[in-house]
Amino acid sequence: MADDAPSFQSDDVISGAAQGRLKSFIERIERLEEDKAAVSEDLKEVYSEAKGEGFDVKILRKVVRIRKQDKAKMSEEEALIELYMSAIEG
Amino acid sequence: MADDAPSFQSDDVISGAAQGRLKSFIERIERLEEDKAAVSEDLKEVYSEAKGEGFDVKILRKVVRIRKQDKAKMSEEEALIELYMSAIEG
Amino acid sequence: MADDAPSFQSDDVISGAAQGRLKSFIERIERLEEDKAAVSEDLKEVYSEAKGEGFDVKILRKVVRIRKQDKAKMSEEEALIELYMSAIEG
Amino acid sequence: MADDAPSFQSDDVISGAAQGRLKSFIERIERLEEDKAAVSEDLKEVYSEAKGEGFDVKILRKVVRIRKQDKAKMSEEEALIELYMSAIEG
DNA sequence: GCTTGGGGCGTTCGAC
DNA sequence: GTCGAACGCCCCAAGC
Repeated sequence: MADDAPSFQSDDVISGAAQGRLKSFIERIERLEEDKAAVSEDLKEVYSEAKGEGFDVKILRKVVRIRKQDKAKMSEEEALIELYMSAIEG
Repeated sequence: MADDAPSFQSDDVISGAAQGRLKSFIERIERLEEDKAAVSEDLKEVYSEAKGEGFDVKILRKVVRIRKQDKAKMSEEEALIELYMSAIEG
Repeated sequence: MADDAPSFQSDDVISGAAQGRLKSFIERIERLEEDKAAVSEDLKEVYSEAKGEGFDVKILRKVVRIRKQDKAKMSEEEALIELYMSAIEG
Repeated sequence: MADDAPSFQSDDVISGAAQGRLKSFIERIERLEEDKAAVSEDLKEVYSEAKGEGFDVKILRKVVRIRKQDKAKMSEEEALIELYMSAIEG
């Protein structure tokens, strides 16, 4: 392990500097989790709004899911082509 | 698959306006899901960076989780206090 | 909870009858896990054999995965149609 | 390179024969994966049935896992005994 | 050893 | 409100 990456994984006293970095990491993580929760909340609202306009949420979800699968499949196919290419070049 | 909404096979034809709203909903949902995925990605990066500085990711996650529980608990308690206060004042 | 489904989830003494059923469940599970392990072993052998004939295992796996995605997507689409149908009928 | 292990990793077209073998491999793999999925499904059913009779699934899994470890350990010990035996007899 | 895939677990969402 | 099912998250193990 690099000198600037000491292990704090067990039986260590954490230095003041490490403490500061730890605090910073925790804050960044908690901020991001808040963001994520906010986005999830927005999603729920959109579904709710759609429902309020008469759309079937279940169907909506499935449509989104299928479109997601489409994209995933396309990505996989592109990755496969990449594999083929690299296999040929190798 | 065609971009437009699938046609229903009975006399329930979706109006052009409804079609537009549907499309809008789908787009908003997909945009939000992308956001969510991006945030998740950022989270992974932060954990990865922390790991690179020697912090134990598993422990880090536990700490975040515990702090979250603490906050939830405090909110509950504050709500309860509010309730008592209002009961007294009322 | 139903009378014929008592909870053995904590601080209970297990009756002789329950003991017998438990033993039976464990045996069935272990038998199935053996089967599963055997199938996994067969799979490994097939991949190994394919590799021995010059095929790229990584590509093979990806092809299988993509075909699986195809099927899953088709199933989803069929399910979506079902949903549409039921929505119309409702 | 040996005739029975041609490389498909560079600039060749896959022969009809190779194509046939490839198809065969894919089919065997997919058949085995179906088997595996079926067994997994059976396992789920058994756990579900056990749950219906009041057993705790999580604990059940742990028990199975521990027994598996025990058996592995016994096999190790038996192998060690075999080794000692052969050493003595040799 | 590092990363990628599989399995288990908890949570969340929809159905009844 | 309870139930089961689906989803994402996390851990572990195997492969490169």
